[in-house]
Amino acid sequence: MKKAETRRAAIVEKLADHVLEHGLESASLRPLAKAAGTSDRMLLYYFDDKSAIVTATLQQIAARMMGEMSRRSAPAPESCEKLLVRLEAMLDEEIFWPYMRLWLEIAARAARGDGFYRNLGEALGRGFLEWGKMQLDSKSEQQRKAEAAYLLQTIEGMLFLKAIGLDDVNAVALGPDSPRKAR
Amino acid sequence: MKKAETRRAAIVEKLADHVLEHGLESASLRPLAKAAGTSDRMLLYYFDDKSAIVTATLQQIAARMMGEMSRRSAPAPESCEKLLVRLEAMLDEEIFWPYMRLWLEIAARAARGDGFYRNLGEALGRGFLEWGKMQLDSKSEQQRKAEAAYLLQTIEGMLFLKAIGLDDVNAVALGPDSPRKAR
DNA sequence: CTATACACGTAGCGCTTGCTACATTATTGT
DNA sequence: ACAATAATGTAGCAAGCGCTACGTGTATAG
Repeated sequence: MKKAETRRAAIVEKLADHVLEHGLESASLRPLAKAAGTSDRMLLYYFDDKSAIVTATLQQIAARMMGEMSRRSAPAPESCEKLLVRLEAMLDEEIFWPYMRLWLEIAARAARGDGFYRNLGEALGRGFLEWGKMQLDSKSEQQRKAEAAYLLQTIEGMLFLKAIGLDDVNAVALGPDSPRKAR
Repeated sequence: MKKAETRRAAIVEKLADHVLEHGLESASLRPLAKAAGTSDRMLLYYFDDKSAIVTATLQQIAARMMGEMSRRSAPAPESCEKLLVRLEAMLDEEIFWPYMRLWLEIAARAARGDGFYRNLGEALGRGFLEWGKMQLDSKSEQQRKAEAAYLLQTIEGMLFLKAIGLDDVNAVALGPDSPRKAR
C-alpha cells in the first residue's frame, strides 16, 4: 500500500533522470526499466501502460524544472531587459540544457499534431508566461502580458538557434546593432 | 544508367512528399517504400543504406524549400520590419507548415547531439541568414548581420510557439505593447 | 495455520526495425 | 543468338517494440 507508492515514486525519479539524459525517442520500456533498476514487466505492473509511465515521468520532470525556475526568481520584480538577461544566462547553464532539449522534443511532437504533447506544451508554455508576469515590474497589465509574451518568444528563438549550433547568431541578435536595442 | 538515375529521382520526389507529410519519426524503410510505390528491398538497391535515403530526401526537401523562399523574395531590399511582416505571413501559409514542423524535428535531433542533424541544421540556418541579408536594405554591414540574426531568432521563436498552440502569444509578442515596438 | 492478496520472474506473442541471401526475370552489348 | 549485367521478387534474419499469460514466492489477515 504505502510501500507500493514509495517504490513507484522512486522509480519515477530514476525514469526522470533517464528521460532527461536520453530523451523521449529512447524512452522504450526495456531501457527505461533498466535505468530504474527493474524490469519492463514491473513497470507495467506499477503503471497502466507506457503512456502512463511517460505522463508520470514528464510530470516529475516538470516539477523539477519548476523548482529550478522558482529557485532563480528575482527577490523583487524587475524590468523586461534585466529579466531577459537572466533568462539568457539560464539558457547557458548546463543544468537547464536537458530540460531545454526535451522541451524541443515536446514541441516537435506537438507540431506533428500529437494531442498529448500539444496540450502538455501549451500548459507548460502558459505556465512560463505566468512565471514571467510575476517577475516583471511592468507599468500596465497590457504591458505585463506583452512583455511576458515577448520574453517567451525570444528565449524559444534562442533555444532553437542554440540547438542547431548557432550560439554566435544569438549573440549578434541580442547585440548592440539588433533592432531589439534600437530606440 | 540513365534510367537508374531517373527512377532514383522519381523515388526521391515521393519520399520527400512522404517525409514532409509524416516526419522523420515515421520514416522507416517499409512505409517509405510503400509511399514511393516500391519495396524496401529496392530502396536499398538504389541507396547504400537508410541514412543515404534520408540524406537524399532531405536534400530534395531543402531544394523545394529554397524554391518557395526565393519565389517570395522581395523585388528590392526592404526594411527589417517589413521583412518580418512578410516572414510572419509565410509562417501562416499552410504550404510552409510541413517544412516548419520538419525543421523543428531536425532541431530537436540536433539538440540531442546527433552530428548529422546538427550539421544540417547549422547549414540551413546559415543559409537563411544569407537569404535574409539579401532581402535587407540595412545601412551598414554590421546592421545587416544583426538584423538578419534578429529575424532568424524571432521567426524560430514564433515557430516554436505556433507548434505548441500559442499563436495568440505570438500576436501579443509582436503587438503594440511589446518591447519590440517600444520606440 | 491457512487462505488470500500482493510482488515479482520467466517466457513469449505478434509486430516493426534495418538489412541481406538467393533466385529469377529484363535488358543490354557483342 | 548469347553471354553478361542490371533490375526486381521472395524470404528471412536478429533485434527491438509494447504488452500479456502464467507461475511462484512472500507477506499478511482471519
